[in-house]
Amino acid sequence: MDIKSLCLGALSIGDASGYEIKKMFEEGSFSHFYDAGYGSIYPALNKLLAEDLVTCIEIEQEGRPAKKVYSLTNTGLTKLKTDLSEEPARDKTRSESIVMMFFGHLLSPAHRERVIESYIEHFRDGCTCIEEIDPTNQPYGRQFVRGLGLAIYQAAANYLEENKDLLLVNEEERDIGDAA
Amino acid sequence: MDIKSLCLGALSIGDASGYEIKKMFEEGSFSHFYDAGYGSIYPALNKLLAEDLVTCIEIEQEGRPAKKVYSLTNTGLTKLKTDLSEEPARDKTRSESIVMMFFGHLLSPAHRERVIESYIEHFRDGCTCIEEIDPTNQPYGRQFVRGLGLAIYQAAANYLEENKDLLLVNEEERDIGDAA
DNA sequence: TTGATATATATCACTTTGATATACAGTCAA
DNA sequence: TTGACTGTATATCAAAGTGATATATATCAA
Repeated sequence: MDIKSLCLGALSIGDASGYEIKKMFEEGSFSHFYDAGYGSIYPALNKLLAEDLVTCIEIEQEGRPAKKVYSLTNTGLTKLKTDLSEEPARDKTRSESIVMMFFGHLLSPAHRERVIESYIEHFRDGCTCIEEIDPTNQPYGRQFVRGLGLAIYQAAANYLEENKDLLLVNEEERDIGDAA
Repeated sequence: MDIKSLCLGALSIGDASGYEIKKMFEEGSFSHFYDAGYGSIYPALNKLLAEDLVTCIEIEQEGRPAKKVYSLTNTGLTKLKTDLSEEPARDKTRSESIVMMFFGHLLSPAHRERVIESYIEHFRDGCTCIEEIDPTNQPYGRQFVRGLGLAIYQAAANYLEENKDLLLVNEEERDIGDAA
């Protein structure tokens, strides 16, 4: 599964431009479990167009640049279903915040605190963002994924909030505490 | 922060070969929050060597191929601390399993079940793997990250286990259930 | 003895990232 | 009223990273 498949997925929800697909990745439905930038979306859409998996109509707008709205073809929908039927690759995660916390002893206490506080905020914002999605009348898969995202983000935020003192107290103070 | 920084981090724990660093990413300390393959690790180590951030000794072994063991230099440790002091980029996640569940209505019930069951297994295995890490005598950052990983994986596994029926029952059956 | 698994390094085509460029319209403050 | 910033919209590209493959040696099991 590559960005082309994800674009097909996005278009299965409704016709959209590259810009709108990008917004789905950064704010909307996909934002919590997949990433993609313009640099991969636009070339993907061009390839899909060349393969007749999508069609494209250029739409003029008042006071805004014209946009190219893409639609899924029947072949495109079939291709999407095929892609979704393969074995999923294992999750890939890349968290610089966790790397920094992992090597917390090499950081200044100030930076350690900045990292953990903004990471808590990241998960809290994520929760808010997911909660704003109205699950009613959505396919069960989307409701299910919404709940999973919420469960993970809440667990992360709670763990961080409840245990941050462990990371923020510096090693010397802790040793004194242990000795006492 | 790139793979070079991550290699410096790995070497700050102890001297290691490229092969051993890879294992840290797929089994060990880093496995749950960062990914890297040979195709990025070996070139990274060569670049680090050229920049004098690491040194390398080739070690012959009985019954095994010779290995190149890398060690952090003082400059390398300084560079690591600098890299860790930058603002962390936001998390990048890529979960094909979640994509498939999201588009569950386009999948066969059999595939839907396969995806969700193997995803539960993935998180349960992850928990087991993390639990096997002995947190005693480790820097607080590592203990903290171990706990965070466990909290997230348990939350995910529990949510999936408790709600999987929502996804597995097919739409028709559900409608009948709703009507009854 | 054939195949599988594990150790170990290396390469490379392809994909993706992240930054940048271009362009137009609205907003908001100095 | 000018300049800065934000938002919409498409596009490109060097650099980084992925994932598959190649090579070599040793062990263990069928």
